[in-house]
Amino acid sequence: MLTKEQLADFLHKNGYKATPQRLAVYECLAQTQEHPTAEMLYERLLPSYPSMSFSTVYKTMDMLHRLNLVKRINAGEESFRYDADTGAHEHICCTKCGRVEDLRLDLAPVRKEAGSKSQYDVQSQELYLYGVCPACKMKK
Amino acid sequence: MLTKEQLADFLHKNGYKATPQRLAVYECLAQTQEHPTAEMLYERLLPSYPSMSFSTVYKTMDMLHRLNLVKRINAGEESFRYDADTGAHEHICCTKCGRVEDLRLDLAPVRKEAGSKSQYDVQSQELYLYGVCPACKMKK
DNA sequence: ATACAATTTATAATTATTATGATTTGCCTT
DNA sequence: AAGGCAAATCATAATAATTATAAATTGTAT
Repeated sequence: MLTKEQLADFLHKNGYKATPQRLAVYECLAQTQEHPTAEMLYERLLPSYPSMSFSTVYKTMDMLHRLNLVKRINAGEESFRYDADTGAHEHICCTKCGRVEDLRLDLAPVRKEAGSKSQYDVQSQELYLYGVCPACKMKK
Repeated sequence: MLTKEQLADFLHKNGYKATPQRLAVYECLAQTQEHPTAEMLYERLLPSYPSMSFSTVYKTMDMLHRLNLVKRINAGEESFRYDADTGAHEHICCTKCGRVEDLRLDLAPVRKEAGSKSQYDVQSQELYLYGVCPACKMKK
């Protein structure tokens, strides 16, 4: 999670320009807990950046992802979501309301089991949990 | 994993017709360990079913999936893969050669941890592991 | 064997994402 | 502080997987 200044520095150090669009896209993502899609980001940015283009959002997300500044979340939905928290963590999705929340789990035992059973060198994993969130449990 | 006859019965009991196309699509999937995409199935079926249409493959997979006769595998690739093994199991993907293999892991502890940390009623989960398969380790 | 609803086929539509190219702009150099 | 240029933005077109549509065909109950 970087400040605007830290992101600008980081971009410069990697040979990229720190454009207002890039800073705004990252800031918008860093401010929310909702794991927005590219479209959600675009819609939120439009009021303050009327010239913002859809392709700028996509290109920016692609760059931030390559630089490991954001996570791509593929929870089996029609489009990707993004997360400015790049630390190791998982996601749980509510099957009623569609929200996606962060979750920190200990997957070391599972990785170990996977490595020994498969004989692969395990490099990473993606775990998505699905269920009913507390709020939706109440509504029922 | 059903035989042709069992699948025909099952389809009839659920109000569907047991067409040669449907039986062939399922049989093709059940015969392989490779977790093919719709396109791979189509290409494999074309020689023996020259009239087979792409949309029949898609519609058949959609129906088999709704009837819980196949699993949809979303390993972050550009298209879905399918698996005729519907029992609880995970998948591990080789980042060098792209192969996808089955893996049976004990996720009960992780589900329990997820439920207590998130307060969700956990219904299901999808876990994808990524690494280098034994064959690709040798090649290096 | 017939009839009819379900299915197949071919094609068009949809949707998320990526590519293209002309215009604009950040930023380095002076 | 201004100029120049590579890089970035914007608008639009292209791509690719999947889904929808509708006419022709076919499985199956009678």
